[in-house]
Amino acid sequence: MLKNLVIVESPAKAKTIENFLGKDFTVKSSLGHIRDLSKKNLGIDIENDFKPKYEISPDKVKLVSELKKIVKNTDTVWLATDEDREGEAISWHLSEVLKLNEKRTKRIVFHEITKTAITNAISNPRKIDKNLVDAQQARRVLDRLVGFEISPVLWRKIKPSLSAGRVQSVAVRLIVEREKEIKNFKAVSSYKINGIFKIIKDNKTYLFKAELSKKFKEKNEALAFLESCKDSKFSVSDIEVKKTKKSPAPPFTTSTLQQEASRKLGFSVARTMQVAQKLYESGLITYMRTDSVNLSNLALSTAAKKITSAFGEKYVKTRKYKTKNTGAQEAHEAIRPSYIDRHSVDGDNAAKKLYELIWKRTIASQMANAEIDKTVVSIKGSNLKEKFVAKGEVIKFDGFLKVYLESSDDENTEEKKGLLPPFEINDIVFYNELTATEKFALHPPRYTEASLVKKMEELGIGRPSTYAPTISTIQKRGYIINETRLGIDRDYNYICLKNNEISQEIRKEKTGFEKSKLFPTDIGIVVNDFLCENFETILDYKFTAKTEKELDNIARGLKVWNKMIKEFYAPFHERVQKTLENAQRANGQRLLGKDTKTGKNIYVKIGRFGPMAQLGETEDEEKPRFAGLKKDQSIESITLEEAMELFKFPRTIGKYEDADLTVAIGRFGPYIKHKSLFYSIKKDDDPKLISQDRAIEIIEEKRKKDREKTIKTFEENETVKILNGKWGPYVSIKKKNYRIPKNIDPKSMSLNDCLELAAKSEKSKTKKPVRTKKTTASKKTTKTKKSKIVKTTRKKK
DNA sequence: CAGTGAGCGAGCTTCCGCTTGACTT
Repeated sequence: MLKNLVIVESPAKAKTIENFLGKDFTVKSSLGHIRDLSKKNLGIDIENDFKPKYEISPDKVKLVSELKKIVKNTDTVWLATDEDREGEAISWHLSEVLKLNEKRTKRIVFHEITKTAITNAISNPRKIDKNLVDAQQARRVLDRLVGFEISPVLWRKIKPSLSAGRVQSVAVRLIVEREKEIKNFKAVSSYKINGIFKIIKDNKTYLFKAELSKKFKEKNEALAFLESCKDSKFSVSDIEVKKTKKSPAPPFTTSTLQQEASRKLGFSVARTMQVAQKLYESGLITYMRTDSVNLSNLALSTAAKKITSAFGEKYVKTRKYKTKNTGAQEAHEAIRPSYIDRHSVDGDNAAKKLYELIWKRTIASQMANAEIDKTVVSIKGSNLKEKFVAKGEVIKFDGFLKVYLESSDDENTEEKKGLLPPFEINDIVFYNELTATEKFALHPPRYTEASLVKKMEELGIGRPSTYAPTISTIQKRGYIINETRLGIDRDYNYICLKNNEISQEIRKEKTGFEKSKLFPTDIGIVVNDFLCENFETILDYKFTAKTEKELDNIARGLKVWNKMIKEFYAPFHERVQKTLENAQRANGQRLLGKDTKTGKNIYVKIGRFGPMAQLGETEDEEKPRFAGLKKDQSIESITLEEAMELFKFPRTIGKYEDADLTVAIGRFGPYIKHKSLFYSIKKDDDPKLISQDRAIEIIEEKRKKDREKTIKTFEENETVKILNGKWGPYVSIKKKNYRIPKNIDPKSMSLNDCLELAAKSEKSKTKKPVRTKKTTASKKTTKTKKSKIVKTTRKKK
């Protein structure tokens, strides 16, 4: 008989805790949620007060039965899942599924993995907070209703397999709207006046930079200003010295770690999480999915000691941070090194760099403010109304700057300010060179993955565990794309006054260069516009925040969860119905103009398989021709000429082995078709110009590669092949592939061996037949629903 | 991956949050 079983969420946590608790305690982990709403249909019984239909998640079946066995022979079960809405729900699901006896079950919580925190938790057990669990159920049910009712609307009205949800749709909206802002942005220019001045002090000459406090809108004004500088006498009119302080940034949360790793190390958010997960599993850092900036007392005192020994006592300033984010649930600590004295770790480069970043940020957060003297010196000119301003900075005490400074998202970071010469009021100065540079205003910046996460966190949408997956989902659906785009050259005016002479020139600068930024796709734009028009409340940036308030009320026992859902669902479901009945098919269609050859209209729009061009009318007897857009083309920007090019395919370019050679552009780019086989055209070949000879070359190349790939074929049965692939040799039969075990030599295999291998691996895959029964039953209901919808839409037409 | 753009039409797609491996043929 086991005395105590403790269940936590994460296996890495389980290991650590087991060490703290000693022999009488066994610690297991649930690996997150063990149950979820049924995937079939909605998984919610709407008629029956929205009763959720829970099922053990397929990947947890084994784990649950194992836990059941252990529980049978255990005195006391301690539910030690995280102290937040989801954690409370996991404990409740565990107690339901494992049929835990209330008297022998205790709920405990801790926010940090330290021995004191855990022993403290053990001596202060409580019961499961059913109100908090209900808040989670409401959250879960609402998300399912939103996702599973709106997505099918998109399948009908736009394109199959699309998706919508409380979080992802708002994330897409942010990107689409930012792109619209940028499109409407007019880059007005103004003239900025910079000067290099000279001062002679104690027989020493100093040069310094200063900038005019005013910008000029027109070139003429800038010219006139420089003209008036010619005979001006310059002198120091004002000196201002300010003592300022700079504080360190708080310790990392998931969101800020993703941002800094992106800015300082160039990691994608997914990469950051992968590397952090490894560090966590090796026990090097605390939990990496957190919204808390809190550090344990143990961490605070270790940090203070470390800073004292490394830099001295005056560099220590112990700080307790509090999160400003209202949506935070703070079940964990901030992300910090497990052992703060440990400056660096072994492992790959990425792990080392990320660990160092976390170490520095944690240490810096416990260090003294930096003290900086800022000097502002004004320079007046005898003929001038406006003054030049020179700025300087002197770091009096570096404090936390000794280890770490947070980066900024702003791309045009301020120039580094240095030391200024020893000025006194009324000192005479001379200009060396004065310039007027035409500067174009910058459009609002496009989001990077990390800055999108920052924005999502501000809006309270998504959680630390979902930021990275959400970004990958909206890319997988084809709503947005992460791209680097090269800029173009732009001319700007440059005027220079030197040696009393004004010269003008036109210079070039790069504009529009975007490195790893998020752009909406055509489909993303069409889906977003459709959702904003028809589901305004869900797409509202405040929707999640409003929902959170209601969930809070449920958690505090002020509201019953399914009542809240009912109030939401009635108008929502009506909206879904109305949209299905009334909304037009959305395809983002744009008329480009008339085809010069046929005189027919050319349109671009979203088709079943993505953006396409259409030549002719759908209503015409002679059906229109279609052509998919190329990858770098978009409905928004494609021109009539570019669209006409697309209809030049497929074209026959010659013959080879008595069969036609045709060139066409397909879903995966341009290709050559020959004897019903396909050969991709290489990037540097132009499909419009490609010759017969080159096409034959490509075909032969591909044939050679295929030969090299083939290990063995059988004359008796040509569908069976033994091939060499990325992961080693495998058997290919029609379209199915089967791996060859390592102990078998592929060359020695007979046809029979291959067929046997295939039969064996087919057998081992038998997991799904249980499901088919139920799905056939559910098919009927969905079918009738669909046919109803079809009828209503047809009536409207 | 597969080179399409529909209506005789099967059956499927989809949400958000918690957690890790397993394993690609």
